[in-house]
Amino acid sequence: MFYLNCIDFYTIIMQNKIDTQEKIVQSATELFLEKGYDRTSVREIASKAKINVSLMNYYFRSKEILFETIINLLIGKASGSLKDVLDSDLGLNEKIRQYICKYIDMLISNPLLISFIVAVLNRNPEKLTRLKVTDNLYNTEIFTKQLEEEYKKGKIKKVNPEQFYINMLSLIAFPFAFKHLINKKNNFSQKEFNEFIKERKEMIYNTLICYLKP
Amino acid sequence: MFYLNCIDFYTIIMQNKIDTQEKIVQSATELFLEKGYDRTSVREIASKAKINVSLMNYYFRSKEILFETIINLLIGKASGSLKDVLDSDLGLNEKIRQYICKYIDMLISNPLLISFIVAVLNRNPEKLTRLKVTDNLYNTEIFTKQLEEEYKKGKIKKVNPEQFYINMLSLIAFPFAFKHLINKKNNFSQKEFNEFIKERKEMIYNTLICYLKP
DNA sequence: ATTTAAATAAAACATTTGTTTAAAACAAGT
DNA sequence: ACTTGTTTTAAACAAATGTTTTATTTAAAT
Repeated sequence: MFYLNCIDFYTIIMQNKIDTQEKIVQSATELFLEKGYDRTSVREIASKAKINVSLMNYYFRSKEILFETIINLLIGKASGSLKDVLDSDLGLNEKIRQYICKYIDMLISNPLLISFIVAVLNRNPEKLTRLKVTDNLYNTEIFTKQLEEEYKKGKIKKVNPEQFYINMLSLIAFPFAFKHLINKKNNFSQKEFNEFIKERKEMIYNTLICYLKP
Repeated sequence: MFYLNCIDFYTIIMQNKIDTQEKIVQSATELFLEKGYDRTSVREIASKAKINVSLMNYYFRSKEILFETIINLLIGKASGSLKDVLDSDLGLNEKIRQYICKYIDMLISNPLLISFIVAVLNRNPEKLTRLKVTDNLYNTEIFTKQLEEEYKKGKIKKVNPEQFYINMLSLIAFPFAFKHLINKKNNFSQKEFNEFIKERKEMIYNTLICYLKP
């Protein structure tokens, strides 16, 4: 097959353009997650992506902008479907169960994400708090209403919804931020850590539901 | 009073020597807590401490060593009395109550500590995990035994002590790592955040105790 | 085939970094 | 008064940083 039709040809060309840009994002994402913004140099990104240093400034205008792009991508990908669960019309118990399960599964797939977010949150709070995508990370409007209505129905104890949501988030997310310490102390391998985390799904659920009982 | 006796004189001299060293630690601690290791330059430390740049290398041999010194100091100060509570012979409920209370009070006094620890933990896990002082931060030997014995006595449900301790730690510490997001979302002032946190003392206690009930 | 615009590369730029060197200031002991 | 050792200062160093400039290659359009 020696002939390429127009579309294939265009695709190949575009492929290259997108490739470099994509490669930059890909490499930079890994490095930012692993080592953070400050310890990652643009030369390191370029080297990992096998491109010239100046291409980073050609596609993204600065390291800072590249970073912001990646923050958005990372949080967007991770948090979208979680928000959906939280805002769904599932019953309270089932919603909590699914939220915990999905959140933990996501964090097992992205074990560095929580520490990354905490780092960004401390380095430049505004950078994260002004993002629309951050809304997915912590917005309890609908969940709050649900908790209040369940209380009115006498199904659960009176509870501060904000506190309750933070409890849920804490129980889910914190172990990932403390991962190294947990692993060191218990001599966990990566695999064992994941097992430890999966064990938590039910425990967290029980802890939360038990507290809600009237 | 024009005369100073030997001891006073010696004190004054020493005071100066200690002062510079102390001033370096003091300034560096604040900066490391606020901005982290990488974004804090030795010139900034020197400028804040009002000393010459090279004095940092004179007293501590490198920025890295100064940093390790400060990590030790920070964690040591903060965690010692907490470990005492956890290892004391208080009854389970009272111990949990006091641990939560003391821990939260400490973190209110050191609101940047958790994020600092998480940052170090990700930057160089070994640096933290090899420190003796880290033991105070996460050692559950005695607490584990207590939980097991209470279970044998039929006082509490069967529970994985490691998981339970992590739950306690998560509920206490995580909100401090997410502080900026919590404040932004709820329009909290610094003061309101502290109120929010104090509210948690009882809630965390109830959450944990409720889960333990047989 | 020539022109035009986009993509890549190499080199240079100006700062900033942690650290070292060499000299000065200082206090104490002889 | 002189020497000794300690503390402080100023200057310099080499390496690394993010970014820009300039030149070259590449592909598409005329």
